[in-house]
Amino acid sequence: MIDLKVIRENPDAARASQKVRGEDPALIDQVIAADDARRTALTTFEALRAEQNLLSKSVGAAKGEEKAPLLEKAKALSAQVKAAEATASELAEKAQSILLQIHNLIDTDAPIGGEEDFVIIEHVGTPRDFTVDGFEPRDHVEIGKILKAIDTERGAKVSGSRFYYLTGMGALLEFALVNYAISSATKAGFTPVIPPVLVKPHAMEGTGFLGQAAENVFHLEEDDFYLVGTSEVPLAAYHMDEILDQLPLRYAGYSSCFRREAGTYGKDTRGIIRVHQFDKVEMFTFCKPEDAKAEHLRLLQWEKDFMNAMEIPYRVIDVASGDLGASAIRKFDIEAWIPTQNAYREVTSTSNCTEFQARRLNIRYREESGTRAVATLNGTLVAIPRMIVAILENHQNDDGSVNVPQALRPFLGVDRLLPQA
RNA sequence: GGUGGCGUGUCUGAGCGGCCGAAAGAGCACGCCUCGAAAGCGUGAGUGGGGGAAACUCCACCGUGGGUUCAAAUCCCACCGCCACCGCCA
Repeated sequence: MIDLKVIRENPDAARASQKVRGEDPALIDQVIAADDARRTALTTFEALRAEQNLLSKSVGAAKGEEKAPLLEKAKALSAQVKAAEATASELAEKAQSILLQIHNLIDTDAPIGGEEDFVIIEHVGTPRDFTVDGFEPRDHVEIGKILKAIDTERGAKVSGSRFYYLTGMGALLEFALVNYAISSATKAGFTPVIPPVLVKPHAMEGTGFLGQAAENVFHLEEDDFYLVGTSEVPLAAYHMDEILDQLPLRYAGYSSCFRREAGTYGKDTRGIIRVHQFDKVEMFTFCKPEDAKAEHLRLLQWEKDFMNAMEIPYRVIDVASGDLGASAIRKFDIEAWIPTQNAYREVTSTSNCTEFQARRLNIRYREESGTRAVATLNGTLVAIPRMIVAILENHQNDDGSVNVPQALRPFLGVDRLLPQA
């Protein structure tokens, strides 16, 4: 959630931010009005409570026949206090619920517009020209079959559409990618983490995933657990209700991720680009708000380093305002070149959430003036299926074999993935 | 899943229904002492919120949420978590 003070001080900016996100700017005025009402009610209640406290003390001190009339008064007051308290907390809840609907204040540097209005920051590498190589590239599903690395048919048989098995070299490829990612993250100073993937509602809410993104999370009704769509959730909630005294803190979480992919019927139905379950190594930073911008660029750089190591052509885009998550003020995506789609497709994403998540999760640090909410940022180091797609398609040979990127060889133990009989 | 015990401030740990935002130790910060340090002595530190230009003042917070009461850390209920033992189990 954003700071009400910020809204009160600069309602115009808040309204403008809502507008470019495609969200309702009227919420700003509603929350200000609700907060005014809340304050008035709170003042009334607190005055009554102060009076009650005094009276109550005098009851305790009174003796004999002095007591009865005082008790009488106190009883009457008690009812009033209760009513005032109920009103105050009702209004506080109302203001809070509006506040929770308001998205983070967008970075004024972010491009304005919808999904199509991103700005390309740079291209790295050149898409391979298969006409020069003299063969038609196969898509990852075919290569996956040839290598006996990906089995989408049995995935569908057992679990339904958008499920798959990684087998043989496919499975080993995941381990190699994860090991490479974790070891480079560790070298960069990240603490590796394997978090829980079932979380309670509060953790989900705190990270901002139960609002607009709610339709995309799996929920276990009976136990009221949510399956996380990214380890960002348990990593952010890791320090919930804590005051941190050492910043920045950087974590690299490795976990399975679960996504309902509601509303994507017919989109990416082939292969493993869009699936319900996959594994991912995610970077997560807690830092001071004033360092967030620089940290965001650092996360992007680590993502680029990884892509470079995989020797895959890609471009970096600055995602437009209307396409940002509720928590993010700015987001950079890396899109890898996918030859058979003749297109760049998203493989990583890094968001600057400033204090938005930390305020909900109550994560602070100490300053001379008191405590302050920290900033949180996240970035994908590697999302396994999409990285596998990119590797298989970009590094394939005419015979169906696939060259393994140099950086991965020590982790995989082979230079080339060979067709399996 | 069953039984028993426990959840208090940075930590340990007291706490009779009103005098408890909370004893006492440790730790922390500052000062004195010292050539410096330790010890010793003194002083000061919780979090969130309302009002106020400010000094300041008021409210809330003793796992969480309800309840009883004029008044709850203290009584009652539910939930959550931790510990121990038993059962089951990868």
